[in-house]
Amino acid sequence: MRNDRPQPHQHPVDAERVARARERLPSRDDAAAVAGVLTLISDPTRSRVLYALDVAEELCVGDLALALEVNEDAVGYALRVLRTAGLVANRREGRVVYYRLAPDFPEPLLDHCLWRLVALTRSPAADDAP
Amino acid sequence: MRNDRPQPHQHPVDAERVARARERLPSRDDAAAVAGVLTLISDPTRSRVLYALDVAEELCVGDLALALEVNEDAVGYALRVLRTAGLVANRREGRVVYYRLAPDFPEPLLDHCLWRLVALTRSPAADDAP
DNA sequence: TCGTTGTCCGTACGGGTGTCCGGGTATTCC
DNA sequence: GGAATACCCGGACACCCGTACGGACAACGA
Repeated sequence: MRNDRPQPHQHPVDAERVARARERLPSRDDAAAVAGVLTLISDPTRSRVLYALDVAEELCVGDLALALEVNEDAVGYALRVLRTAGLVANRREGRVVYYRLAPDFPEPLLDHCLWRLVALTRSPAADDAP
Repeated sequence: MRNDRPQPHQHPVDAERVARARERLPSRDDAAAVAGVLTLISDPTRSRVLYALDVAEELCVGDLALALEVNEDAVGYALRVLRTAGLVANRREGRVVYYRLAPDFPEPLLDHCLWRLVALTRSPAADDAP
């Protein structure tokens, strides 16, 4: 951190509002944790993997790539990230590896942040929807 | 797209599940739109700006930096991004610029994706709050 | 009028992220 | 056993994103 620049705005313009915000504001750590979770699903491939697993219950990597119509490498990378974060679980049967949502997957994340948002971005915000 | 590699997995292992996933899956464009919105709030500074504006109703840039205890540049950049996306609105009074959530701000985004998530990540099953 | 304050803008830089590509491993069929 | 399949891994590359910094502008107070 540099101190060359003087601390700006020494006197709050509205001290009361600042105090209220400060007191009810999530800490930087909490915000970082939330941001981390959101970053995980802020990717078309990863979110669609979660959508697909939510719909199909269980899929292997190849079928997942087929369903999403994307490269298998992309699916592999997305699954690695999601698996590292503990959001998906895998089961091996012979030479095929099946993936599903983790048993303790936070459902609010899927319901509120994905399914609801896809409906939200489609219609009300005056988006050009065919 | 390259075709050097042979198309893997020509025959689905479980055609029915693939078909079901394919049919109920958001399109790549929809997923990209959702990812875009989520990316906007997948940043500690930006999300805390939204939290603060939700709590305090209206704040100027300097007070915002004071409340979040971050550099003023960071707040400025966050506000620029949020403003470009149309998530916040500003009002100029003299030389002070006040920011607030945009009139048509999608409340589900804030309620479901931010406030609820911060409670979720803090303690898996505890709600202490608003 | 002149200096100061609050905010915006453009640019350059460091770091993180996704994709491409090679090779590697385990399992099944002949 | 040997070949083929389905998947995993790790490095290399380009790209985007957030930050820092300097300058610019408008608005107040003297």
